[in-house]
Amino acid sequence: MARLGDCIAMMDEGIGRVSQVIPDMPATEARLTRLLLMVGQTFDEAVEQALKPNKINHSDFLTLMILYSRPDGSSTPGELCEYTSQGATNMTRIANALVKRGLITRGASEEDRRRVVIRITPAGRRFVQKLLPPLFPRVSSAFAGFSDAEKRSFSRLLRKLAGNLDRLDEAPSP
Amino acid sequence: MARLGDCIAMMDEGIGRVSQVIPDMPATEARLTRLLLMVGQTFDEAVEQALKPNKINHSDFLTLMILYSRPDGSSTPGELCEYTSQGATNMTRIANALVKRGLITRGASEEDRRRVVIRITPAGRRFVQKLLPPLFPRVSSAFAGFSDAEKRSFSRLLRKLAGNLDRLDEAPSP
DNA sequence: CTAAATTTGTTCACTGGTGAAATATGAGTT
DNA sequence: AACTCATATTTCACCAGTGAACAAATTTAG
Repeated sequence: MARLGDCIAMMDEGIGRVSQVIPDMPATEARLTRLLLMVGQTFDEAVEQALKPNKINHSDFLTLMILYSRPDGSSTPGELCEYTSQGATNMTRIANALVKRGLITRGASEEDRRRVVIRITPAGRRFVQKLLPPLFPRVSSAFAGFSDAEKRSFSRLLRKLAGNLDRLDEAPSP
Repeated sequence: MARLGDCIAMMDEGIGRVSQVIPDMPATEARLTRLLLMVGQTFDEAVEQALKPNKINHSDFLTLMILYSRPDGSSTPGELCEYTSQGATNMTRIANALVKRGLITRGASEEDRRRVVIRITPAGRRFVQKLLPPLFPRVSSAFAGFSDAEKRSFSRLLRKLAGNLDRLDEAPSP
């Protein structure tokens, strides 16, 4: 596969040419958008790749991690959908898969019997604890050469961007 | 769906709790990684959403845009795979779809008859020119409130990150 | 100059993810 | 109590993307 740097160089030239034909294009913002999408996708692929030896995919892993990070180790499909940005349909599949592997349990809620309570099992916790440490070196080295100030700056800019996106999704037709 | 800000808040707390149980986790870098993945995915969904009225998806659109941005308006499946980060299999499907809509043509190469030459049609160019302008306001407002310095900084940090990722993919076993 | 190796693209079978309808529980209204 | 209406989850049918096997054309090595 082509190196990311080459893809970026190609994108830079491409946007340059397009913005000559269509001058009112916001070229700087378009470049930033494409950059973010490309780097984000590459990160995504790297995560998927790193998880592959453990035979788990990104969305299943994320779901399990949310449960692991909860004080009580439990949640509901609906809540997990919100925080994983997955549709309810897919959460059913994810839960099926994780139950099958014995990493979570699924049971009916007492208070509201429409609800399903999902809970991480001891085996699920052990799985997470075994899986995480080998990922640390890659996570660290992705940000190799970043000063503390650069990390803070990157974090701030991403959060600012997130704020903008939230506002865009609210505004359209009130 | 939950607002991105809420997901981020939840992620911050979650990583905080996990890093107490697993102290040698690179928490700062893990947060940055999750942030980038979340913001990147939200951008992706926004693009997909914005393209939906035109009945075209992100990868088909990106493929068409690369052709549009080329001086000669042509390329080959292999090259398009590299720059779109798509597998060859999926590029076959994309090309089929775009040919069906009359936006590109697909023909055998003269020099090397293994190769297939893909070329954007006048209809394809018109389609792009009609499709792009309505996207501009959204692209601009995603970066609303970003100073020029912040945009430059964001661009620089993303490119630096891209460089790191390229180096990681090369290094493993030399 | 031919035989093996490489490159290019396609087909097939499968995994992952989504929208629309179905199901089931709960809550509010008369 | 019966009648909506809303909420939570699952089922079904479909779209998007991937790895493995394949076919065709070209390059390389003997």
